[in-house]
Amino acid sequence: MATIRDVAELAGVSVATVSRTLQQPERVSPKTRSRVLSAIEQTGYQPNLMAVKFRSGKTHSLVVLVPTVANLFFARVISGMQEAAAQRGYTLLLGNTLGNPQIEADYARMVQTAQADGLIQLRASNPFSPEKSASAGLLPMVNACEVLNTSLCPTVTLDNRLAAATMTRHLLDLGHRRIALIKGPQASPLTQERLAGYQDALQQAGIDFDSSLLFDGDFTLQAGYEAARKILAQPQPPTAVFCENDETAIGAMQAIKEAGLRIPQDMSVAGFDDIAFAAYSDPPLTTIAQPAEEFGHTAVSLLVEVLTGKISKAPKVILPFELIVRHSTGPAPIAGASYLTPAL
Amino acid sequence: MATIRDVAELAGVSVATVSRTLQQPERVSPKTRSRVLSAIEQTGYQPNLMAVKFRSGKTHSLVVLVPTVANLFFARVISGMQEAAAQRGYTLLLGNTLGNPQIEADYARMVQTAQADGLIQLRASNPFSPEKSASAGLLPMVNACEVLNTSLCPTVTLDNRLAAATMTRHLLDLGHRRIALIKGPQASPLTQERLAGYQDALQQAGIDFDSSLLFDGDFTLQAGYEAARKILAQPQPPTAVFCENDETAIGAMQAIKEAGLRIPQDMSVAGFDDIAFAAYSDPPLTTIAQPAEEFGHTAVSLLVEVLTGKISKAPKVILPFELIVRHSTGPAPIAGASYLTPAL
DNA sequence: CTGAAAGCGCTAACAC
DNA sequence: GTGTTAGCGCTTTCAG
Repeated sequence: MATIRDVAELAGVSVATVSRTLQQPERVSPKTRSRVLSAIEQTGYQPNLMAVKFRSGKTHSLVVLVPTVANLFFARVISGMQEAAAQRGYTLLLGNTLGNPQIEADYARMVQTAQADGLIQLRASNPFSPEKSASAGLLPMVNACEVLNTSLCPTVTLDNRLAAATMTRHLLDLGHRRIALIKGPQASPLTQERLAGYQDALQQAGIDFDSSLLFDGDFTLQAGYEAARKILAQPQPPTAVFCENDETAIGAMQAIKEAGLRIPQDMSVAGFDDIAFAAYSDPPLTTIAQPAEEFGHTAVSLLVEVLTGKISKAPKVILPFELIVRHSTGPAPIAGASYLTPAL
Repeated sequence: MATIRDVAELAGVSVATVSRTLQQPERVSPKTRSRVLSAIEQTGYQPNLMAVKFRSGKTHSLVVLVPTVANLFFARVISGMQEAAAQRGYTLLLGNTLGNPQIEADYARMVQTAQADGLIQLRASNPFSPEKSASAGLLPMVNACEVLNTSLCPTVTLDNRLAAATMTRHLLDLGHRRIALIKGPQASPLTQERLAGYQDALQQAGIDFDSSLLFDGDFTLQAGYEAARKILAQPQPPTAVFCENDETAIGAMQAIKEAGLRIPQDMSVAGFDDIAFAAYSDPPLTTIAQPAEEFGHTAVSLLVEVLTGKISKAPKVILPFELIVRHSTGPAPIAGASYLTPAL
């Protein structure tokens, strides 16, 4: 492997000139520049980036803490990040953390051990040690999607509470009065915010909140399926189910259809996220669309600004959402009508 | 940030001893060792891993070239890799290449610029330059899932041809005689191998291959949907559709149901991969299960063996598959029976 | 078992 | 515009 010294010798210049030709070409005369360039060509020189990073103290790498890559919403967010990072000359290091604080802390250490310049956290949790967090100024981090209420770093999120209220109102407008909610993981702020939005809409419509209509989930297909079975086993089942994400909704739909109920005639189902499968479920799912790629873009762009010292306050960016009405939600069945009314 | 020198001073030893305490503790007396350890504790010393990697020439990083992270099958493969890599002390750098050879080459350069020790390619393409590939010995790479027929590096795959033949035979056994095939991307060997398996089974059953039953796709939901619409518009539609992946199948099912056909009574549909959604489609999808996480494990483990010089020949590992029969496939409708036969 | 010393390949003052 | 030089923080001989 050729080093910078080989190039310098071949070109008959100093190593500094070679370095400059690569880093700040304008500070080298065109003549020497071309001589150096051709020497690089001839030797097949590739700078040892580990040395560059070590010496310059800049890795141009960002670590991304994602609870699980096997989630279509996160996959879209990551695609957005990769695009934005590549544009700015940064490389992404993906950490599949399973939401485990220990694993997160390990990855956060990469920032402190000079393996990465900064970090993007997709979960509401600060992976840095208390000491590090106590240090002055912004943390080299951006918190996106599921955010912490902190001034330690910029955040990118959407108004989950308002979005959930919007969906709940959509259901209320359709005449539903008993609306079940299948929640996400207990510990997630997303779960709580969406629950709050659901309650907001209920309250505004003058409907008493009934906690027996709340069901636990964890954002997986299976959890949706199981929760829906519990819902159907209720003495007085609701006429609509709002699921805190699309996977849950698709799982729930399967249980509902297995029970012989029609969607939306007998039971409306709504999701959240608008993953690709939402448009291809049967029936296509009414959901809340999130600008996933935009989350990624914004997070990377904010992080780079923090790292380059362009911002010193922690902005809180709120991205827009959109209610997507497809065919899984419809008017509430007439009270007292049997679930077994024939389709035609 | 404390350096190794700070620790050495505080502990009253040389930097070499500190380094040894960390790298080969057994070569340091228990007394000094504990003194060094407590000095590390006190100073909050974290080795600068960039320096370590630079100096040692080993990055303990592996780059993974994945056509798209927004694919559930790849997501599972990556999870498996991450697990195996973490176990061996390696970090994964994910490259979303969109199947673009230019982007792949850029990532491959990371290996040559000492940013990563090796590379895992999930697409049948050699991202290294011809010169690099021509160098003696194995390339620091493993090719998994969609593989190249090469002796330049180990490969991990499954017998796609046999798997496709198995699925086709399943359909033939159900009495289907006209079976459409919705293919993957034209350029992918996977597409060709699965097509070959389909043809094998047909031939073995003594059925003439009919190229008008072949439809183009690209492994997406939408492509499946569109191909299915074309299939239904045929003068004499088939009674079964074999899709080269599950997304395609789920997209196709939507088009088929929209057209008023019942699955599987009027039309059987089969997929490939067994993604999580396959069990939650309506009806649940018959498919070929691949051991996705196992692909990841095996790829990492082989790559580490190559990097550590444990192997010098390129093994070709073939992982097993399994036919999962759910409810999207059933007996072929009686010839001549109308598609519009009522369900009951 | 421990210390001294020589770099790894590169960047960045600082001179000229 | 270019060269000289001093390290970045660490590992690793080589002595002792």
